[in-house]
Amino acid sequence: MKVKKYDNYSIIEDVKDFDIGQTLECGQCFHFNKIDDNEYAFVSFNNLFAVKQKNDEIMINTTDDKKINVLIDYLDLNTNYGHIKKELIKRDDLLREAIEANWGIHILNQEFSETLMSFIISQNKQIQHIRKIVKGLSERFGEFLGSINGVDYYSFPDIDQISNISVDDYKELKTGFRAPYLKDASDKLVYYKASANALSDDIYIVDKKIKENVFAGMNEEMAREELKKIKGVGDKVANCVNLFSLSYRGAFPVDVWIKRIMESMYFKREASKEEIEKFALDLYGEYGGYAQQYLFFFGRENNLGK
DNA sequence: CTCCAGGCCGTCC
DNA sequence: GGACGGCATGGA
Repeated sequence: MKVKKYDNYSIIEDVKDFDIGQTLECGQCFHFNKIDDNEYAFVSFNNLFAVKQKNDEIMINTTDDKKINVLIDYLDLNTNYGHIKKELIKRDDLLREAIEANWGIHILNQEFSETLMSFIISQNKQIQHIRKIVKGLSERFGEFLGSINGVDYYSFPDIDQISNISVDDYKELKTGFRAPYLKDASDKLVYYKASANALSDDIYIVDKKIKENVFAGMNEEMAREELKKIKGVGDKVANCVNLFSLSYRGAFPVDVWIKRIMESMYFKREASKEEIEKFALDLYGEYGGYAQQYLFFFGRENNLGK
């Protein structure tokens, strides 16, 4: 991987096993818009990115090293997915089809507070509606970042902004019964930020500090249990935060889709959530999160088990 | 109209 | 500990 800078854009070259469309559309994040084939606008850590991919080249709308590094981290471009895919197929050849269909998925390294709030919102909701609510939350409480093709983009609110959001505000954003859950998560975020001693104005640095100073001392299970103290966070949401934000790539979130997919591919019968979690841990081990995402997107696109 | 959505909580046994 | 109804809102 190599970065070349031009007047007002840069190109990341030699990108392997990555597809921007598959990565953004596979259901792990909610804050993006498709502009054209292989071309997306999205918000990440207070940055508005426009990204266009052509084969193994990614063109981006900045020459700022800091932003480029945020993007490389966010898109997980330094991880060798060729190795991961080979390892998964070695463990289970049944995954081959799902992996080959979505060969370019990367697991994003998302901001902690956005991941937590987004997946609390996600319960009992369709992805399109989750995206609408995240957009509304950002427009109302985030910060204007710019516009692309006439569409305005706002940052996901930072923790200081989140601390000012009331239960009624959340209800106005059509979050329904999740409103008090989001309020509880807001309070916890303020607490995490304070205990991480994260004083910076830079949302990327604050996020890193929370991950390092609050969660890095925990293992995966401890982090999950800590997250489950938040109202509205159960195993599934906690696993999503672990996988998509806290770098626990072994986390295997079991939702209605994964349940259906695993039952149809492996069990050939109904199976409990716990049974599926144990099965996935035994089979995929520390690669569970990757397997989950290949399966999730593949299953959804092909309406597996429905 | 009914059914379901990247679930979880409170309550019951 | 496991089972079950309820839950706001919107889309199919």
